[in-house]
Amino acid sequence: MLGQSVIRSETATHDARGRRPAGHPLTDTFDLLGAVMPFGRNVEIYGENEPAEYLYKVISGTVRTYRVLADGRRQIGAFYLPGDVFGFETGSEHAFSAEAITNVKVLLVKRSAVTTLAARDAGVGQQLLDLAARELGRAQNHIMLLIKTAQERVAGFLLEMAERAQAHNEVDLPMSRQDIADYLGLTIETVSRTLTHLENSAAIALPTSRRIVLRNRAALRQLNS
Amino acid sequence: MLGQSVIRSETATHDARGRRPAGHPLTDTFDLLGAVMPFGRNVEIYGENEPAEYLYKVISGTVRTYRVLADGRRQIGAFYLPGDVFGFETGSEHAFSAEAITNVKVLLVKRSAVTTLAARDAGVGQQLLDLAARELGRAQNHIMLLIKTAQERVAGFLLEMAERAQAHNEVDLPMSRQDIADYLGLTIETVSRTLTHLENSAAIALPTSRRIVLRNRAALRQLNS
DNA sequence: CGACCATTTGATATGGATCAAGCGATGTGG
DNA sequence: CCACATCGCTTGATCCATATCAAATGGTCG
Repeated sequence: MLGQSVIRSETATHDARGRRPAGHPLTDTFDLLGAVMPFGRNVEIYGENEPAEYLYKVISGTVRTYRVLADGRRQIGAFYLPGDVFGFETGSEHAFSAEAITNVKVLLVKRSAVTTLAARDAGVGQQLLDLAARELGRAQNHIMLLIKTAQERVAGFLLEMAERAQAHNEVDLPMSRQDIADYLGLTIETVSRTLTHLENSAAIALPTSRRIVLRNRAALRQLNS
Repeated sequence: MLGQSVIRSETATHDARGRRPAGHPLTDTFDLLGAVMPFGRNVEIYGENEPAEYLYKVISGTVRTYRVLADGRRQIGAFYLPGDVFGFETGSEHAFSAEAITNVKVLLVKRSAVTTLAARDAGVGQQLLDLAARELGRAQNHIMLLIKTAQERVAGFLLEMAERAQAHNEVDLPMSRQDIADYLGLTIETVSRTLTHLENSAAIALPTSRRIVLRNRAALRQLNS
């Protein structure tokens, strides 16, 4: 029994509208056949075991996917930032649940539409394959994170988030310490302590608890092993 | 610094021949355009960072894929049994190395041939996508394993292996305790102790160290959480 | 201002790592 | 065919990183 949080059941209903946003390389096809939908903070976008009817592309905000074990331990599978596509799952049902971390807008695309397109247009098939490959790479890196020490995990997480942010040296984390802990397979206490330790060793600065400045990338990368 | 083994460098060269074996659902297409090649025990099939030129299908024997961290910790990504396809990687280079655990025969298929085919035949594209999805699902389950306790990890591993064996209640493990440990993110000592503990609690029997009989699936499944 | 929630910090407990033998099976050379 | 070396596995003793339990602090919103 490790340090995952125990989940409070808290589902919410959806609510649709419309809007059109910016684009992202490989997945522009999707933009053509979807509708934008907003979700409020902590609202469920889809649940584990629900039929995987759509693919989702983040327009704004941040999404987390997660799985909950029988005893309530939660593992976050990934964080999705604007431009990222999520909801690509193994079978016909979602293996993970998805929730809005902040208020988000996501573009929904019917999976069946994409599949149909892919049967005709090999380019679309390639896009799907690229998406799958990207998810696989992500999961594999996640596995590598999970075998490391707490310091290495946190350092790795910070580097990953910084890489994905526009300002590569400063990150505004949209997620709570609990989310980070559940992503890294640690407790919030360990995450918190590790962050303060990194701050004390001048590897990072913490202007606020959610804002993190990378002061010494080399040190972090070394910790990352 | 957790319990992974430190890797001894030991590469070997290849060596080709030919043969045709049994089939496996979704990937029969591959059988048409490959050549069978044997690899001896502990021989490298490909290395991390090498160009991913082929897809591989196990004909006989067992293969492990793994990544080694800077300090030598090894993480095994997966075990591949007869019928399984491996070598599907994220980019153009292998993210993992692959080695024969036992003597193996693998069917090699040029990646470029498959890709070309996929561009014309959507069915092949679908097969590739299925393959990717299967790998992704595997990696996601692996992540879930890695956040559990030692008992849960070992129980989960045994159930997984039993599921893949023909006799679902008895497994003849082709891999060493070290391999299992590196797959589960534990030390050999912990794996060994956990197995003896499972034996003492009558969940399994260990006729020999490599042969495992599942005596109480329910107990194992419960441990698996 | 007060209540609530997220985060940090402190004290203690513990599961699994590490260090160290011992044991059994397998294979090799005499 | 046996003695010995080697290798893989198990078992024991101790240590340590991280979990757990508990409380204090700080920031946000009504």
